[in-house]
Amino acid sequence: MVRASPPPSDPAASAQPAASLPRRVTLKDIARALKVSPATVSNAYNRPDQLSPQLRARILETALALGYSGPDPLASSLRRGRAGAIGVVYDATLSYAFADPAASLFLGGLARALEEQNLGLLLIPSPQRPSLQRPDAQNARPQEPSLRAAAQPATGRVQSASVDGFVVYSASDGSELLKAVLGRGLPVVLVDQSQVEGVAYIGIDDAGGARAAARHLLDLGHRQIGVLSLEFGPQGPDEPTGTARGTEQSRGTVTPEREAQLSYHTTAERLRAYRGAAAEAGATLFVMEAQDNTPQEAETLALELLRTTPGVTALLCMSDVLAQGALSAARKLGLEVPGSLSVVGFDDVPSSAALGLSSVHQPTAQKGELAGRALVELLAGGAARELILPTQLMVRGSSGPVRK
Amino acid sequence: MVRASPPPSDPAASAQPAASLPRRVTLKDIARALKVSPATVSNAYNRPDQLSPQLRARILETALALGYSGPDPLASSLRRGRAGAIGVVYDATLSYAFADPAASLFLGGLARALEEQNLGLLLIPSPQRPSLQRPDAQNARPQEPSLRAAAQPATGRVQSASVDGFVVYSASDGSELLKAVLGRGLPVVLVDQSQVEGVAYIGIDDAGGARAAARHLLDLGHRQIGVLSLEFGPQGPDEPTGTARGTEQSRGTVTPEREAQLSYHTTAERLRAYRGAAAEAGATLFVMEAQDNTPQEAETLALELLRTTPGVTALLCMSDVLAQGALSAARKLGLEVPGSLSVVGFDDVPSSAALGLSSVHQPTAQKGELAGRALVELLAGGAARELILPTQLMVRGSSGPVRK
DNA sequence: TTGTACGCGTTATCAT
DNA sequence: ATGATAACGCGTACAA
Repeated sequence: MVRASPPPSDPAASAQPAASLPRRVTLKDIARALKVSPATVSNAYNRPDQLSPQLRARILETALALGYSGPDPLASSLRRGRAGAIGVVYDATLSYAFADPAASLFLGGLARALEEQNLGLLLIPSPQRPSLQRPDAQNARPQEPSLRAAAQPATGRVQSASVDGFVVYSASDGSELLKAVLGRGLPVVLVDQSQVEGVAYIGIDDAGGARAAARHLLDLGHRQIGVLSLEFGPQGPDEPTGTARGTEQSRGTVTPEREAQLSYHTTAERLRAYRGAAAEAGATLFVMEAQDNTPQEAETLALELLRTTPGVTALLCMSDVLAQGALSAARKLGLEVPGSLSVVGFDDVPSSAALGLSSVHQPTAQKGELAGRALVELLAGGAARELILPTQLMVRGSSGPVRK
Repeated sequence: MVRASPPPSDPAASAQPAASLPRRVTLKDIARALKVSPATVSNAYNRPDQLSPQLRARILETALALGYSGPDPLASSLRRGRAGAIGVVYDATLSYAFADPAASLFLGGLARALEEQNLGLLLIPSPQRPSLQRPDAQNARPQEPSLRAAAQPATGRVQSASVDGFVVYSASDGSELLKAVLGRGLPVVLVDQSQVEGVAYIGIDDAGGARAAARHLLDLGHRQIGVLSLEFGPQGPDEPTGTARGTEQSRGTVTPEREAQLSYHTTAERLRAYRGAAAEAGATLFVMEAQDNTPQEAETLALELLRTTPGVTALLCMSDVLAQGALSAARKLGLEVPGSLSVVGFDDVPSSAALGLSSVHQPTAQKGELAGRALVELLAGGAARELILPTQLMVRGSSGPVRK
């Protein structure tokens, strides 16, 4: 039934016995059908001015008739040497990225910059991290990291992504994904993470923003402040974080061991700034690490913190998502905000204005747009630049003077 | 220090006059360098069991030395016949998609289903619609739609996307983009829009949800209800919506002409359900069309509606984003919610719970996940199915009995 | 307009 | 077992 080889192709006799196999129609097929050169058919699609309108019309017509929907993008990309898309890698699952409004906003800005250039955005799936299932003993088995890494799904998708460049968003220090990206040798823009020598970078003034947030609360008189922190480091199967996680007694409470693993640049910067400001004012910080950047997680942590440490009068949250969870916790406890509890977030996502949440604003969408532009420049042969965007504290109704 | 070009490596005669141009190293280069066949090098990457470990090690090693980062994804995809990614088209700009939490959630679910299969997600840029600039006379010039369409950037990206299938999300009826997608002849899953015969479909019970929302307000005694509607139809340059938009006197107010252009399935379904429920109860609806699904737009519309129609005691909003804008408007007017104004949204995005917004819940992320699975099934040769997911009214604090 | 070499690998099929 | 040969995937660009 399957006729793999091309038909004898005796043009005179029209040897095609029947519409044999459902092989995909290609450009050549329609060229053959019209007895023109493949080049002409190609031109019909890509350089209409290179052939007579009537020939072009005939070509398009028979293409339609034969069910040919234009040149294969893959083949075309291969020949042209450009994939027409850029890859985005995020050091967490994609589903996670989309759940975070700030990440979404960033992607939106990025998309805007790219759609101007008619570039597609290829989201590269990250390894699923088994964050929800607790790491049982099985995971402990060594995996000869050297060779396995080369063929691992984690980095594998990076290596097999048909893209012209990458944007890496908030990868942890020493991330395998990042290494894989750098290994591809394509233009790269790094965003919201540790810089790498010679690689384009877009970031924000994390320290400044965090300091402003902390000082704001300190100025209001708060001296016992809880911190709802973003993750310290990745928890993926590849990453050696097992131990600290195993020994934690109280969920979320930060042990020195855990703090030693601080490998997310953003988290580290903000935490350091919080600490610095608190130290200046002689205030005490109670740090809880949220395993996930979700309101649920934050609510749980806030409830626990407020239960175990009643002296806390304010919460510094490293994201608005966490802050929203903190607000929920306050409501559940019947704590007035800001009367009995002040809450300050970070990111200033759109819904925070409606919630009256005090927060550190960062130009999230613009950051994405700039990252896109930076990559486009790189693609055009431009030089790698680095850019730090400002942050700004937005004081709203969720923070007020300490009232004891 | 950096040796970009492969070393001369003249084994025999070395016809290469010099390390001429910084040509990319290819699989063949490293095959040549080791005097093995390209096939062997390929195997080193893809079928490690097909060659001796030591040979493989040597290959990987010299690959590293020559700066070869593995088989070109494009070439590999071409040969294998699968792109390893699926395309998502959304009938609005991508930046817009990301600004909508519901869309983001959907994409997140989709991404999850795809990352399980190690498929990438290629976001296809839509044409920028000049929504913000008002459509001036220039746009009126005819563009010989027939031929232009074939090469238009709008549909162009669809035709040139290297993907194995598509997910089309909320395209308007008669969307050019949708036609282009269908024209590709690849597996397609349609989501939240009008169905197409024989094409897989995932949707929600829009009518049921909208009806429940409307009845809820009606049961509470409201009889003059404002509706903050999503867009009726696309406003892109290609779409013939100019006239109605031109003649609108009062921003957002819906004219019969405009309503005749109702081409978004979701909007149409919800509106019809609102209308049906209102008619049953003898209530009056005041419909405003939001050009954009943003809180700002909604706030503006709500302010205007409440100003011009003081009898309105409740607002039915077709999205939570719009509802959040309505809440802002209420706050600005000093209207108590739900005392003086009830607000009900649609989607039940995560932040709505924190806001205490009554809303129609839909399993947004799950919808995305199911769409992904459906597409994966299609890719595997499965049959096209259709699926309608349920919605559920979540009554929270933003809706209450009418109080006059 | 057209011939045709080339882009870069992959996957049978063969040979040792 | 191991490795090589060669056809093939689908267009595109440049010379003719």
